[in-house]
Amino acid sequence: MLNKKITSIEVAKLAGVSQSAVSRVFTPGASSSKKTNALVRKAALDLGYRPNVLARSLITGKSKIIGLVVAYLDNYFYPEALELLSGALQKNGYHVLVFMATNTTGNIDNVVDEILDYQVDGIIAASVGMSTNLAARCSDAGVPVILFNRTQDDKRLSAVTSDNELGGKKVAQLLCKNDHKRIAYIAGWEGASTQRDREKGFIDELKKNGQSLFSREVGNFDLEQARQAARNMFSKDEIPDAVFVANDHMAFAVMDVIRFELGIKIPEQVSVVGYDDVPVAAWPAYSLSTVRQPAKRMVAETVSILIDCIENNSTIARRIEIDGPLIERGSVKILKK
Amino acid sequence: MLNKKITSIEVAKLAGVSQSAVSRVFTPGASSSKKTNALVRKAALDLGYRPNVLARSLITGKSKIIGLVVAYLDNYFYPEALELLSGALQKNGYHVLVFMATNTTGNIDNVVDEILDYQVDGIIAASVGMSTNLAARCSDAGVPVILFNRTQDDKRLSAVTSDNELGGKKVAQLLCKNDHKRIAYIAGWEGASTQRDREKGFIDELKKNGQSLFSREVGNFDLEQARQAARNMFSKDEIPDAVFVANDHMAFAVMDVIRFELGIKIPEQVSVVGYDDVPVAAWPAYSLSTVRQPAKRMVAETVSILIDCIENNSTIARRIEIDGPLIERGSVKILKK
DNA sequence: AATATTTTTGCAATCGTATGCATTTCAAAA
DNA sequence: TTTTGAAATGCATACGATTGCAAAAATATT
Repeated sequence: MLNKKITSIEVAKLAGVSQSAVSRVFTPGASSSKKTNALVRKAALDLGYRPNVLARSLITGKSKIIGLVVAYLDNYFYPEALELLSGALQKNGYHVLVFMATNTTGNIDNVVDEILDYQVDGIIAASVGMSTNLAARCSDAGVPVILFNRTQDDKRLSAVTSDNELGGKKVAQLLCKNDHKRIAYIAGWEGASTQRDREKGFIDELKKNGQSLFSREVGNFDLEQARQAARNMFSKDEIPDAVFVANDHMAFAVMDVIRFELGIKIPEQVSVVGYDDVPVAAWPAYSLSTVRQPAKRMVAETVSILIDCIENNSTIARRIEIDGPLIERGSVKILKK
Repeated sequence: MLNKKITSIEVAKLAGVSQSAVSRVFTPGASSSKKTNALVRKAALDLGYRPNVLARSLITGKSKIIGLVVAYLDNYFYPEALELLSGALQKNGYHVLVFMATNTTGNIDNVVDEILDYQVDGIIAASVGMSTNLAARCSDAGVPVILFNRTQDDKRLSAVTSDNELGGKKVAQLLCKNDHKRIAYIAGWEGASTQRDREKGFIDELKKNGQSLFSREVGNFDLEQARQAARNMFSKDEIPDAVFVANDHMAFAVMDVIRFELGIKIPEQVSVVGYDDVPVAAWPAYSLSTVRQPAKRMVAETVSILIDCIENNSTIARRIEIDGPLIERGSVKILKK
């Protein structure tokens, strides 16, 4: 029982005006008299007419679609970011077309082609990198790309992150201040700028305090690998008295291994610090001290840059690093004075 | 330095064929000779041409876009589902346009209009309801709607859920079998079919075992309300020896309150069971017994129904309930024989 | 070799809207 | 009332593809 589609032409007919008039009523900024406006709106309402976004974008060249590439949604920082991003863009009249850059789909190149096929107005790449020639392709197509929670050398790409280096530094300060002496680190995927920056800030500050890394393992931002890293690290004769894990997601796995497999007490025997401040970190079962990534502000910046690029044809790439506070909870042993 | 857009016309020119020929090469099922095919593909590759999906959908009436409406991503069942859904649809040549039905945006009606503006081929509503007249509007527009993880009375709407009633029953059996005598329930939002069905199955089976609910609170699928519900329930003189919480998300909050605020031991003093089996449930810090919602199979069914509706114009609404196993972990006290 | 059949191909119309241009309408200024 | 400038309108075209139709080319049949 599907009523055939209602186009601006039927509305025009009913309202007794031309099709262009209808179009103008629904085009912000176009000129139409009060009378026409009223006639058209009434007719449109009666018929249930709404402009066809796709047809519109064919001619305007703007689709109001933003391609969002996401790799993993199991790190709970990303669902949160996705929710905020989608909401913020929605408020600006844009919508998010999601592309999974999973390992199963293979390389990200295919995905980018698929994205461009949809004539997206912009691309947000959350925690995924992009090869130079793909960046070039997007740039050629006039599609701005913003990296979210990752940076990359390519200067064509804007990027919004938290201040990861400063974050790492804050963690080191916290641990040193509280008299930790055997400080370890569990790294994320070493190709990620977030991983590198967090580690750099951390190590540099340790050095400044006359310390160096007691031990180091790699967890690749993966739950199982993080568990294995923790097993390696804490099955030795001498174990760290503090471990900074490159993100919360891995930190939970590490804490579980430490407590429930190895029977080591947090924070009495070892302090644990994460990064991200995902909601679970605040749950009492973990009560994880961590560096907050201010998702709201990161998203606001991302959206603002993106919309600036799109609507003002701004082509300059920008790098934003947003400071996030250290959130102290129960997973770190505090020096009593 | 943006090269102007490359259309089928330039490709045609370069390949020395008509524009229609180019279109046919890129339209599966259309006829074109090997020679033309090769010429066109080569020209397309040289120029970096890819068909404009939007222009195509204008004439075919198929956008290859699926609108996905999501309410909360903080219940970790949904990120998982989103990831699977997006992946599965991607494999079938569809993509997901995300719409947040947040409270801030207000009612879902606006969202649906926005979705239809994009000429989506179908809509998946994850855990959100839809008013009858909206369902009618979609039906009129020829856009199939599938409810994911929720059902509704409207017969126009297909729905895929787990077998929530059976799930509730399994929980009751588990608790009765292990000799629990003061069995409580913390409900989700009472407007949700999932909530109602889980509770019904649970209560019915309790009755069969000669038991009735010891106490009941409402958590509305909300973290803070769930905490409050737990406080009410466990601050009395006589507390339950088992509580079934309507989903895992709330169950974690309940467990945290029970253990860390009230100092009650799980499972020694009280058993806790959840529903969903989100990844966190398996983490040792919670080790939550729960009913698994088989996300993969739910998604597979959803996608299969949706694609059937779209591609075969199938208009019959279907209801699928998928059985999910009870996953026994450490949060339930087991009767030793 | 001549005919019948199938496959390819190009032409032209179409999808639903936006917009430049020329024209008309309207209200303000003289 | 006439003049002038601005605002509103309709016509016709364009966006980039798909597709029915009829003609042309390739293949199969006799």
